[in-house]
Amino acid sequence: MARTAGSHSDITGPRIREAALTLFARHGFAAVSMRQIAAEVGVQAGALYNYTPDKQSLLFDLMQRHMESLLSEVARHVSGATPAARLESFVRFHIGFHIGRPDEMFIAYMELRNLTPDNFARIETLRRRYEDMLEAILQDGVAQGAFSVPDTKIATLGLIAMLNGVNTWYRPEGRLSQTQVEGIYWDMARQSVGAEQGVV
Amino acid sequence: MARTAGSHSDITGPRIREAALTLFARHGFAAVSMRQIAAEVGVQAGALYNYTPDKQSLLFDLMQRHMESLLSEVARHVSGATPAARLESFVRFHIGFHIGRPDEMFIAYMELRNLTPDNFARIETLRRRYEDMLEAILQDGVAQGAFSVPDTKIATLGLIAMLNGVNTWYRPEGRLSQTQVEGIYWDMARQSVGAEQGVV
DNA sequence: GTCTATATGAAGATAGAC
DNA sequence: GTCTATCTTCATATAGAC
Repeated sequence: MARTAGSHSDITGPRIREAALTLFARHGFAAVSMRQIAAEVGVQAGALYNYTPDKQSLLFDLMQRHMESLLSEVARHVSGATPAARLESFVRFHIGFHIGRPDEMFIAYMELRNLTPDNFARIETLRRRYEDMLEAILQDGVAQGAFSVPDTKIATLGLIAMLNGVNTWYRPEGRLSQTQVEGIYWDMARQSVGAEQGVV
Repeated sequence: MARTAGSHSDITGPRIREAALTLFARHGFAAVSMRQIAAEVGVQAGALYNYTPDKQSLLFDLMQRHMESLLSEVARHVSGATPAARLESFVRFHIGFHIGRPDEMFIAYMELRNLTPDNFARIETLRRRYEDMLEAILQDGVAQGAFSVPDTKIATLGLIAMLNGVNTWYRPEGRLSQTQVEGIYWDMARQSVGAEQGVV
């Protein structure tokens, strides 16, 4: 069945999200206009409003999809018999996931202040769920005497901040492969929580 | 000698920087208008242009002052007979410096993409000088067998990212004093580079 | 040094034709 | 579903009076 000429609802929606993602990451939410997004997609600005009620919803949609994806993936990838094994799989997952989504990650951290209070609260809830997963691993390790961590809450935030830093410098064509990067960060993470080498 | 009424060049300049700093940190450079800054200072928008040629220069000025201040302070505060001692003083300095300047720090990291290419290059040069100071400490420690670091460049970036994370959660009225926070991060940093406890 | 007024352009969002 | 045209507001920056 032929579509009406100029009608592309099945692909325009994703293309709008892709264009907004790239532009928001590069220039910042506030600095990007709906006209720029439309130009990138190849439609007129007015057409965007068939897909999003406003610019704010476009940002929230991107961030929510990212966080939901992060939460569903982490549940599938993080496992292990010991706290150290679970921490290693968490570190490797976190780096791999974010290396593959630099724009999403950049937005998720940089554009929080451009969310309305309601939307901000919803994203924060999702982020908190993710952090709690890491803190639970650290708490297990401390309880079992496998980790030496002065404060599991701060260690959680410190570890995530350290791991997130990878996206400020990692480039696929650089001197290190993703696996090498994962290994280096796992070494640092393992040492930072005082876990013995080789007990994994 | 009485000044002309309405003439306040000696205080308006700093007040413009203060207002811009606060507003840029809270809402982002692109989302803040010159009118908002002027209103915060208590003048009309046109008056701002007696102090800055344009909005871009205002941002660059804030970032450059911050980085110059960071570099002059770190040289005065970081010292020690051993790499571990120097690393500890670096960690404590970095946290103390940034805890006291949350807005400056936020802007220095979040608004890099809103600098013109020329201004960006100048700020990056300053940032690089700071990172090199930390890397030199790590290299010394590795050379002396005091640290276990798989890659000093990545460890430098990882440590700074971890330390910067403190500004995402620290509040002066929170459960931990600044000295406690410094101690916790120093524990994590020390362990992450594989330095033995007590050799400082 | 600050004001008022303004030039000039672009922003988000909507209406109605096709 | 997309277009063109437009409403309304706001932006940066400048000119010239005081």
